[in-house]
Amino acid sequence: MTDASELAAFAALLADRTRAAMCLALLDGRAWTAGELATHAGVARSTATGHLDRLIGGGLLVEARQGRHRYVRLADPSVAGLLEDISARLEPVTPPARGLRAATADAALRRGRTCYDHLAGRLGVAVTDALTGAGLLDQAGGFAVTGDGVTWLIDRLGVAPAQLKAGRRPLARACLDWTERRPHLGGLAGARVCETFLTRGWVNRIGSGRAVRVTPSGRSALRELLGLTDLD
Amino acid sequence: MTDASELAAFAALLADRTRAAMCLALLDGRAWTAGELATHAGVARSTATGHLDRLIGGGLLVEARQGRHRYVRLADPSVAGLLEDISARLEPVTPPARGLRAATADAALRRGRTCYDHLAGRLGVAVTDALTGAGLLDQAGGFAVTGDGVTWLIDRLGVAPAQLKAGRRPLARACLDWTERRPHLGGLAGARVCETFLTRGWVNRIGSGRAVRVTPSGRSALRELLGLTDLD
DNA sequence: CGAAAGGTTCGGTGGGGACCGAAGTGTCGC
DNA sequence: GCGACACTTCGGTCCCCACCGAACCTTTCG
Repeated sequence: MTDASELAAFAALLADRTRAAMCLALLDGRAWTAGELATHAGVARSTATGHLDRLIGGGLLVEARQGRHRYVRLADPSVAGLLEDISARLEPVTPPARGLRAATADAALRRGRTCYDHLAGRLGVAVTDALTGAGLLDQAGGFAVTGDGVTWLIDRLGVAPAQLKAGRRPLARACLDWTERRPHLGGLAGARVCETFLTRGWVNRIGSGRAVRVTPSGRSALRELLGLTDLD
Repeated sequence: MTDASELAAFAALLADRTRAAMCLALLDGRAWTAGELATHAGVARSTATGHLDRLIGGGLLVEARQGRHRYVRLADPSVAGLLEDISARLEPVTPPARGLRAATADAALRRGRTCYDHLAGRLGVAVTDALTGAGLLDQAGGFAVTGDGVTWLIDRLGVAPAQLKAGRRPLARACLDWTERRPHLGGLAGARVCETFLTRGWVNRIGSGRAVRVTPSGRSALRELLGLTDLD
């Protein structure tokens, strides 16, 4: 039985503005250095050290030391899933009015981004809808990849069958999209799709953030594979 | 975009032993009075008042005042889902050695219990497996109720079709079982199944906790409906 | 080798919040 | 109407922890 102290201790990891900002930043699925996270969160490096110790001790993050750098990333996809689930609860109201710079950055993120290791934003939702429309994904009762969907992933997308072996992670998972307010495809299948799109150069990252952009070759590939035409 | 302060503020609601204990107690899906929760958590009533104010203000709980009582319960099923998701992360190791009393209480909980509003424990997992074996539930890629499953719920179990209209809540949802370490059926369908079992007297609650027991009539009903024989 | 850069350790400061008991408000039962 | 009861408000105490800067260690680069 879960005991209250454990739950409280776990929640306390996120119950601090600085640590929360770090975790949200790491939702991009990549490894950040301690210094980067300190700057991002707006605290001194010494402060960041302590926070990272706690987050790693609590099992939310893992670290990799390389030379004078300390790289940290989310411990595993389930952590990302949990953060997404919690964040999804927090977006009932839209925050208003910000500067132009924030607005354009937001526009790019709204158009397409990674959500930990899968696609999100209009792009992610569009792909999800196309998969559903083609009978490759079933949204009727929870998210599920259909038999045709598995075939499509292997034959058309070139995913190795071994890469679809679900361990603890579900093959398909509905991930509520912050900006679109509708679910997009997460889970193992979502990760494989995103990975394939990136390695084939169909989408690439804009700068160093989470935003992504569909390339010209991606545009034709998506049209051919999924009948997606009006991206943007 | 979720901002770090919001996430931290939300997490802070659970980042206290007393508030966490209250939320976990409320996972039984019923309404508790402020005094009961104070006793349960081991704090003064005045302290409990403050905590309940915060939890209600944060949207985790809702209250209903009746005369001199203040009843509170979880705000909605998604809160329960979130708590379950987080709790599931916290159970990697089994705590050892406790007294006999705790052990027997645990045994009852392991055998069968409610998990917010659906069935859990060996009973919950057994029902889930039986549904899957009968082709009523599809676990291949995420949880999904099959067409046959919907028919079964309506025709065999007598669930009103309107009761299966999914709003935001998914029809089927995999909920990781603490004791069995395997998923059982949650979501709307899980809730309807549990509700039906309780109202028909197929299972009833043991005392005032979350533990449930299969009745003799439930035993024959489950054998007939799902071919379940060895419950326990 | 020396300087620069990333990270850590350590002491000191300050604020938030968890707690209690006592007194106060509203409701129920006799 | 008078106690008993459930809950709330208030004042006061105390501890935890987030933060910083300065000194220090370690790696990298010229």
